[in-house]
Amino acid sequence: MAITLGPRINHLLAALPDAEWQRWKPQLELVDLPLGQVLYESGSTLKHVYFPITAIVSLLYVMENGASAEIAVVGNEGLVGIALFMGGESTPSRAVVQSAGQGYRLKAPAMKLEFERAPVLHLLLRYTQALITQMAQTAVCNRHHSLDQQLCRWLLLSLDRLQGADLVMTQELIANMLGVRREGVTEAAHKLQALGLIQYRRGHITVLNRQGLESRTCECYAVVKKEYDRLLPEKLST
Amino acid sequence: MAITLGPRINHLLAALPDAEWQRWKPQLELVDLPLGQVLYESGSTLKHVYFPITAIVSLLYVMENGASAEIAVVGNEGLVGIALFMGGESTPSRAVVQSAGQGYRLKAPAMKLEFERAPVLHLLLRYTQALITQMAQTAVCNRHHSLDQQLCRWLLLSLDRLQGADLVMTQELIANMLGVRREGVTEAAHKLQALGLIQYRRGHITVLNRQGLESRTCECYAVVKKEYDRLLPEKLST
DNA sequence: TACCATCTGTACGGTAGCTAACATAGTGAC
DNA sequence: GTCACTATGTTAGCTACCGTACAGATGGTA
Repeated sequence: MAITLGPRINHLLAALPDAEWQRWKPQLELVDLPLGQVLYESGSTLKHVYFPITAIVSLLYVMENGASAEIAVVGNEGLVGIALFMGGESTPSRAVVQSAGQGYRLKAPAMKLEFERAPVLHLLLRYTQALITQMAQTAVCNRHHSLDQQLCRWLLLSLDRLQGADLVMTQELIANMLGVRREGVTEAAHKLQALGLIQYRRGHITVLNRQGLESRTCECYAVVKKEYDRLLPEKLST
Repeated sequence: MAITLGPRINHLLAALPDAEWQRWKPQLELVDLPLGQVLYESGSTLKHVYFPITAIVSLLYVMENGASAEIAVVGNEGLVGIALFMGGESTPSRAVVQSAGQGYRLKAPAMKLEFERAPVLHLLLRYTQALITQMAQTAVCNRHHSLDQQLCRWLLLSLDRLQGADLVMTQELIANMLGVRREGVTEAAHKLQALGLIQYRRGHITVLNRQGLESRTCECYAVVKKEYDRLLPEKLST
């Protein structure tokens, strides 16, 4: 019951009723998730579900020509691999570790079995709905908002899934996530730094003024955040 | 068992095991869905789930400034109102009838009850996964593809959910869905007409050459279509 | 049959982000 | 300390789409 990994335990796991948790515990494997690791590939059958603890994982679509776009981001509030219990076994997207850390994983058959047993079910579906909101909002944001705004949104989403205010992240990688040119990110980041909202150096970004980012981003960030809070409140009842 | 509405019955309903169908039947209400009708509003608690038969429904996000963007489109292959069984009760998006027609609807409490009883569950979740794919691909498409390509994709998605090749649809409405200016749609449609792929007149669009549209659109259309076919094949086993 | 609301066509300047090409500056390995 | 590599900075021209404004066409209704 007492989880020996500090405060950053995965929220979904933390919300399991005690009986469930006891059953899951021996099946959960704690793994390191280094930057860039691919947890599943587009179209491949999922072998595990991942419950990030300190890691952040991006769901990414990679186009035929190699260009990419992030569809959603998952931290310790969620899980990677909904296709396993949604029934599809695979998705046309890829899951990549965006920020190194640790996570638990559970083998696919075990996950399916647990899902059949039901009590967890509602929680997982509510999480899935939150994830859907994030995807929908990504679509809207891609259509209507400026790179500046999107960078703020992206930083805030990442920040929410980290302990500190320091991201280990190159501008090139951010560009891949946002689906824009690296130069565009350089320029946008430059502006934010000039405003004193962030500070960066080769491969690191530190958020200095969270409020500032929030006031500079589009409504999309708040919509998603609010929906996560609504669907997955701190006090979770399964 | 024999459904008295021609061949365009809703696929999800059609896939119900006979026992389920017998139980659902008396609770299903056949309703007309006129163009522009709002099935649910952003944030409002859903009163019904809709199973389109001949109608097409768009899931739309409307921004604070009134601009909008379509997130996904639902025809007789699916259902409107997944939030009901996903557990959220509402979503930050709006559902609007994009093409008039008919559909069945089921009261929210009845839907929830049926979902609890389980056998249908897997089918609905698989459908939800297909819908998720559509949303994700919309995000990608909004980022990377030209208005021309997106118009082709949109026409094809609509065509797949209609019996004929004739859409009753103004360019203004299409612009709202795609989240672009009406003038942009005029121009793109003009090009397609010049190429002999479509023909339009005030409020109507007829697709003349489906193949042509397919070869002109981006990969997004095929990705979504393939995923729907994979997750919800004609021969459905619940 | 004439009218008027609505839908479609066109044009023009503005701009965000793209392609492409190259310069500079950290950083780790040797 | 040097080198090679990777990350960031900067520039210039280009294009798709936007904002705005208005003209012409269509079709339902009176």
